[in-house]
Amino acid sequence: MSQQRPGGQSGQPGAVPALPDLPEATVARLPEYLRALHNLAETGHDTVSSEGLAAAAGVNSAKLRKDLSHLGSYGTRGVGYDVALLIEQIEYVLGLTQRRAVALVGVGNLGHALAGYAGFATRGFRIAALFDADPSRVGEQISGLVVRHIEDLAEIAAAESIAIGVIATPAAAAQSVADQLVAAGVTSILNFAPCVLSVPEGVDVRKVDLAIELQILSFHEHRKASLTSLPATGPTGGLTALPGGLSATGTEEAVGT
Amino acid sequence: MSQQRPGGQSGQPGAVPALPDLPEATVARLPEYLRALHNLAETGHDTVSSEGLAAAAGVNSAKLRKDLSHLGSYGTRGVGYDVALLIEQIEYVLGLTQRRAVALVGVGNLGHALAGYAGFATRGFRIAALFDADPSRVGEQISGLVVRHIEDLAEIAAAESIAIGVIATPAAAAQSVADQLVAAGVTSILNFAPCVLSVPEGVDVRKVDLAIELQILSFHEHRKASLTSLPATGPTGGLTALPGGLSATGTEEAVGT
DNA sequence: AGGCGCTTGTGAAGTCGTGCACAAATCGCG
DNA sequence: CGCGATTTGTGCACGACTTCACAAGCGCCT
Ligand SMILES: NC(=O)c1ccc[n+]([C@@H]2O[C@H](COP(=O)([O-])OP(=O)(O)OC[C@H]3O[C@@H](n4cnc5c(N)ncnc54)[C@H](O)[C@@H]3O)[C@@H](O)[C@H]2O)c1
Ligand SMILES: NC(=O)c1ccc[n+]([C@@H]2O[C@H](COP(=O)([O-])OP(=O)(O)OC[C@H]3O[C@@H](n4cnc5c(N)ncnc54)[C@H](O)[C@@H]3O)[C@@H](O)[C@H]2O)c1
Repeated sequence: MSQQRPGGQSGQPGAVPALPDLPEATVARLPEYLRALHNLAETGHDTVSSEGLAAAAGVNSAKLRKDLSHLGSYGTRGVGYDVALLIEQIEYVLGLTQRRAVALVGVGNLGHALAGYAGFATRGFRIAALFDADPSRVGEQISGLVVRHIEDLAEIAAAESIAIGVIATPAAAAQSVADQLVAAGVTSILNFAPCVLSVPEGVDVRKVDLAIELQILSFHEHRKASLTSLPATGPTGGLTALPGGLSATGTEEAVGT
Repeated sequence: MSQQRPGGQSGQPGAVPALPDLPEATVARLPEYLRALHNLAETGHDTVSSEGLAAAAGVNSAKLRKDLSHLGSYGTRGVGYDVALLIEQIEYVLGLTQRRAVALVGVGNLGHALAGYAGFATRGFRIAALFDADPSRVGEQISGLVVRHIEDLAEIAAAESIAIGVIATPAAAAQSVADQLVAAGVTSILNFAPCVLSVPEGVDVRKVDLAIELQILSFHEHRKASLTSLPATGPTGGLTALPGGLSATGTEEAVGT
C-alpha cells in the first residue's frame, strides 16, 4: 500500500505535476462527488464518511472509495474524508483550479438558456463569448455578452484563450461549426446537436441529446409495461410510495397480431 | 405495415410480447442507430451495411452488429440491413410505436427552450403539459400549451396518460417535484437539476447535467495540458488534420500551491 | 498505555462490455 | 447451376468496471 501517490503523503504540498491516469468511469463520477461535497461544505460538514458521501452522490460506497483511492489517500481511517481537502483535490484533478473560458455557438432557443445559465459560473467555467451566424442575432446582448458573428471566432478564441466550445446550432450546421472551433484551437467540444461529429485526434467531444435520453426511458417504460402481468415479485418488500402506480400502465402494449 | 415483430423467420407470427432483455449499453446506443437510420432513409438509402451504419452512428461495426443481433436477425448476409425494417424494429423495441406523453415541470430559462424544442415531436414524444409553481407563469402560453399549476399535475397526468416527466426546476425543488410526479403515476423521469433524486423502486431516473459534462471535458484539457512537454508520441502516426492545435495549450497549469 | 470500534484502502472475484476473427448465409454473375 | 465476393451473426478472449470482504490504520475511551 506504500503507493507513492502523487502528492499525497509526500508531505511536500508543493508540486504535483503528473496526473494519475484515472479510469474514464471514475472521471465521469468525480464531478458528482464534487457537487455533493460542496453541498456538504455549505451545510457545515467538515468531514464525511465514504458511506455518507456515497449516499449524497447516489453511488455505492465501495465504488466511491475505489474512485477516491485513485487520486491518492486523502481519507482518515476511522474518521472519513476532510471535505475541504477533498474538494481541493478533486478540483485540482479536474483542472478546475483555473476558470476555463467557454465559447457558445448558436444562440437560438437552447443557446439563450445556456447563455443565461448560472450553473456555468458557479462550477468552474466562464462563458467568454457567444457566436451565431444569423446577422439579425449578431449584436444582441445576452447576460452581459454581445453576440458575435461566427467569423470572428478564431480571433476571439485566441484572445480569450478558449479551449472549450459548446455547439447549440441545428444539426446541419454542427459539423461545420465543429471544424471552425477546431481551427480556432478548441480541443474540447460539448455538442447539443443530434449528430455525430468528426474531429481530429486529440479533440474531445461529448454529446448531450435530449431525445436519446427520453428514448432510453421509453424503452424502460416499454419493458415495464410488458411485465405487468407478473405479480409484484418485489425483491424489496419495503417500497414506501408506489401509490396507485397502476392505471399508468393501463393500456400499453398493442402487440396485437 | 403489420408489425412483424421479433421472431421474423420463426414462422409463427403469433405472440412475442416479451422484449429480449438487452444489455443497458446496447439500449443506450439504439437511439443513435435510429437517428442515423432516419437520416439514411431520408437520403434515399434502402439498405445499409453494418459498416456504413456504424460510421453514421459513430461506433465500430462489430459493436453495431452485436447490438443488432440482440434484437434478432434482421440483416441479410452479403447485403446488409433493410433500413425501413430496421427502423421499425428499433422503434418497436424502444417502445416508440406509440407517441408517449411527457410532462415538463419548471418553465423557466431551460424549460422554455425545451417546451419549444421540435426534436421531441419528431422523435416519438409529445409534450402533453407544462407545469410551474410560480403563479405569474401559470396561464402563460408556450408553443400552443398553457402552463398549468403544479397542483393540477395528478389530475392532468391521469387524463393524458403521462408516464414520463421532465424536471427543469431549480435543484432545491427537484426532489419535491419528483415526489409529486411519482405520486401522479409517472414512472420515468428526466432530471436537469443538479442533484440526486430518490425515487421508489420501479421508477427510472436519468440525469442530464451540463456542468458535469464540461467538468469531464475540463479534466481532459487538464490532462492534455500536462502532456505538452512530451513529443508527439502519437501512437498512431497518421493523424490527418490537427491543424494548428498549438497555441491553445499555451499557458495551462497554474499549479500554484 | 492498551484495547475497541469505526472507516479507509485494496486484493480478489465476479460481471459486463468490447473487438477480433471467422464460419455461415446470401447475392450476382458467368 | 455453381462459384466467388460480400456481409452478417457470433464464439471467444480480453479488458474495464463493479462489488465484496477484510486487513490495516486511526482516534477515542478507559
Ligand atoms: N431547444 C432545445 O430544448 C433543444 C434540446 C436538445 C437539443 N437541441 C438541439 O440544439 C440545437 C439548437 O436548438 P435550438 O432549439 O436552440 O435551435 P434554434 O434554431 O433556435 O437555434 C439555432 C441557432 O443556431 C444558429 N446557427 C445556425 N447555423 C449556424 C452556424 N453555421 N454558425 C453559427 N450559428 C448558427 C441559428 O442562427 C440559431 O440562432 C439543435 O441542434 C437542437 O436539435 C435543442
Ligand atoms: N438554463 C440552463 O441552461 C440550464 C442548463 C443545465 C441545467 N439547468 C438546470 O435546470 C434547472 C432550471 O434552470 P433554469 O435556468 O430554467 O432555472 P429558472 O429559475 O429559470 O427556472 C426554474 C423554474 O422552475 C419553477 N419552479 C420552481 N420551483 C418549482 C416547483 N416546486 N414546482 C414547479 N416549478 C417550480 C420556477 O418558477 C421557474 O419557472 C436548474 O436546476 C438548473 O440548474 C439549467
